[in-house]
Amino acid sequence: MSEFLDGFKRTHHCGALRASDLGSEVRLVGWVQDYRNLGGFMFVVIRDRYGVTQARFAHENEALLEAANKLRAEWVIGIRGRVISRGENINSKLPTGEIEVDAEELRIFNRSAVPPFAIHDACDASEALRLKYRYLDLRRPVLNKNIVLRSKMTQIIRRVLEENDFLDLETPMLAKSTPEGARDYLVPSRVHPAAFYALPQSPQLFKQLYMVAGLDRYYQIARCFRDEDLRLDRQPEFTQIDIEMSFIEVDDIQNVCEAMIVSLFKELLDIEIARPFPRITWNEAMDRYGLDAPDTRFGMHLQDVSQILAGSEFKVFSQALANAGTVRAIAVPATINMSRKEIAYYEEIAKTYGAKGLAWAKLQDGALNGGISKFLSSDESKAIIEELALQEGDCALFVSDSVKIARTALGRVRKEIATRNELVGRELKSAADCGLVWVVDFPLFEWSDEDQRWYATHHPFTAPRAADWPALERKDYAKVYAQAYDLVLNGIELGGGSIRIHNIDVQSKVFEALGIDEQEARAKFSYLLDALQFGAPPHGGLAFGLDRLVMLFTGSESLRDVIAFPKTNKAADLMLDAPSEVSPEQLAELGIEIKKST
RNA sequence: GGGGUGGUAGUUGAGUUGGUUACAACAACGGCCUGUCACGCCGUAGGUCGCGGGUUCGAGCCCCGUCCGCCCCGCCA
Repeated sequence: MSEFLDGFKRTHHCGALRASDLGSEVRLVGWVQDYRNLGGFMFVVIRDRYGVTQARFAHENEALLEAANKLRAEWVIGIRGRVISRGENINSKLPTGEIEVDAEELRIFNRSAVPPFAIHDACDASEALRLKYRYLDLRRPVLNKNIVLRSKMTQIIRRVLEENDFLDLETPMLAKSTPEGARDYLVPSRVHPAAFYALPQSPQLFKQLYMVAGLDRYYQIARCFRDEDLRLDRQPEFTQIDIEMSFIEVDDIQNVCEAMIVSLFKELLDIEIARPFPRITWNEAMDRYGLDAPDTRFGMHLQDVSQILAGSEFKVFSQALANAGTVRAIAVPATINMSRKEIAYYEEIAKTYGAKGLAWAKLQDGALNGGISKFLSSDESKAIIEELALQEGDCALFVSDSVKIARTALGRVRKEIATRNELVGRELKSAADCGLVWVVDFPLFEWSDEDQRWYATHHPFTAPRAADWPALERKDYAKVYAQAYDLVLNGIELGGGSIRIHNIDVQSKVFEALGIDEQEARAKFSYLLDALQFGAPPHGGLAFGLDRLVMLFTGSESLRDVIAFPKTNKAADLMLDAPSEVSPEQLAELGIEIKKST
């Protein structure tokens, strides 16, 4: 029996057979998913990426039956046979459902060692083991489908962008380390013993240079690298859908992106999304949701009750207010379980994000009861009931702290209440499940107490709003807002972008705000500063996280489920055993010596 | 950098107060079974309890160190 294809070409995909194929002769190739000898018959389920089909080996052909008896999981086989229907006997959960092939010929293309774990969607093997044998894990239908959807997604993105005259342009992977932002992955080179390339954190500056080069309307599905700690939704190596356009304003970029996103929803999920997407300012998002990536699918908005509690005798409140802090509150409907145990759970969430506690009170028999109610005057209670529009049984939650902490902590609690009580889910089944919103008008700068300096909220090349130029001139940095925008889906940032600075004077002022002096600016960004002097057009763009988009579209819990070969928490590849040590010769060539750590 | 949690057969887990030969299910291997799809029945084989050290007459269990997986905070312009 040949182990090579030897003329045995498949005529059909597994799982693609239909009732209309009944009686016809077919050839299928695939992996043995399951096999069973029963009553003298051999039943073998064959799997490929389209689904599964069951092959039956009848006892009339003894040699064939004997060969089929020896088949084991994950062997690569081919079947020639006739399509018969035994629908009543085949598990309807399988995609192919009702079709069975009566085998007349069996080809074994390759045998398989006993797999280290059973390859099916209910597989309970540890992720570490599955990562080591990633190519087997990827055979599981669920992961296989994620990767297929990823491919379909990039196809649609390319099509929509090319229809809109965008050019697919590449940018270097061996680039230059940048001072701001994430830690860089550095790359040494034999030719430059004391110098390093950096892998790009994003193609940001290159795409701007394409604009200066007159190649307006750029896109790239670009790999990016950041040497920071990982999360469930963060990998050190990830993919951006990177877009840049010239002679446009914020609306133009949003329009293109909306068209792209609408196509993705329509073609991949059959969901009609209305345009334009809602807009919310950053200030409004922070005030109502506490987060710059708001989940707009449900209410429970944050409210500022500082005014009401300005004279409060409750020390926690009065102290926070005395220190330029605030008291923020949300009203949790009575339908949600807010037992003391539950409140304690949410308090832990609040504490995680820096709050000292989570105060509460419930409306019972028309008055605030329990929790901190005894510290409130009757006027204060009344005003809070009114302000939060509390209904009987509702629970008010309060965080008092600095504005930053109060908003974040309560915003996270709000989100957790919704998740925990299944007010919202992860699956995107209809337009109502898709809380899309543009967050606009970000502050251009953020003050860092720790470093006692301003940082760029997005990046140092983001343009301020024209109206805020005077504030930038007079160095009133807190008042400068950016022409920047993020697209958020269900509380997850899909991507963000901005109009860039195309004027060298504005760029200098921004560098000045960031404490980057002219010498440093020249050392780090001379090419950009040069380019800005040679007729840079007004331009701007945006970048989406492709991995996160696939994660949301497939309802995956982890970014690792939508990246074919992902890294672990420590940024290791368990399959490659990377990173790994290199030979002394390699190091010597690079002029690198490894310090033995103590 | 910090907090939490886990590592026992190929896999997933149990393992009491530190005490005889470390247990179960699934998988594997052999046999039986004429329609199964979580098939069923009988049998066989399978272990450096992550690694190193310590305490003890005796350690999977207690102590110290270390490596690795997972979740989170910081970090991620």
